[in-house]
Amino acid sequence: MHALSDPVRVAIFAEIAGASCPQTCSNFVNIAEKSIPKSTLSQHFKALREAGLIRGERHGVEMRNVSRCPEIDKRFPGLIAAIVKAHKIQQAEEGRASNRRKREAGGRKSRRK
Amino acid sequence: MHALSDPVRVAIFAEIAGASCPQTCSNFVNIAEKSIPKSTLSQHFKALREAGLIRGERHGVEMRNVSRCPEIDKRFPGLIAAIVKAHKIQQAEEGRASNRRKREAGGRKSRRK
DNA sequence: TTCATTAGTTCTGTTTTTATGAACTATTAA
DNA sequence: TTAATAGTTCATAAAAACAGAACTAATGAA
Repeated sequence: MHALSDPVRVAIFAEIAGASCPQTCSNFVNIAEKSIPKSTLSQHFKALREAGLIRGERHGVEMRNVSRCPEIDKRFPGLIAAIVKAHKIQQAEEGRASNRRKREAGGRKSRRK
Repeated sequence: MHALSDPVRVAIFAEIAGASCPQTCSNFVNIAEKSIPKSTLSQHFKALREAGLIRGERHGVEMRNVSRCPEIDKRFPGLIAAIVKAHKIQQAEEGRASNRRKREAGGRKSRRK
């Protein structure tokens, strides 16, 4: 139903909307903790495109994706900013959580002295 | 994995976080286009509770749910505001879309004169 | 042209998540 | 006790996401 009903797509969209240059599909292979196969990414990009949230332009062998912010912001003023903001904050916390996990995983052996 | 990875839960959480008084499970039966069974809602509330996003307090026969905004905002400053804002904007549009659908559904027979 | 390479797509089966009816628990009130 | 209301748990069905394999598209050699 709606393209932003999946957290991976929200992450992708927030990234594209917040970026200053077009993003390719491959840029997102390592966006999560473990790498996402390109077939999976391609499906997400397709959903975002079909929802009219991003647009893809082929440049040679690669597909550059840009968000359709101007159009979207016209209809839902502030929505993109709100999504990007919420996502950035959550991302920051995920980073901290991830570091914590790494520290604790190490701690099983070395129990910080 | 994370409690806000589902749009229904985001809607519920945004509603609770934005409300000025505790919300019961039953308040959400008609939050979507078609009514959501209470077993489904109960599962979502459980997920939100286990994630520490809301807290339920029993008052007589009903369970009053409040968001844990103060704690959350301390860790993710601005996150709740961002979520609530994004959700409100999307909701407003869904309302417009819904009205449009209703108009057009009527239009199949009566083709506005 | 043909072959190789890179980027992405489509197909298809598997796994994960969500949705939901039915049976159950908890609280209150008659 | 019985009834009524609010919510939970359980089992399973339905829907969505994931991912490997085979495919298409553009480019650049040889």
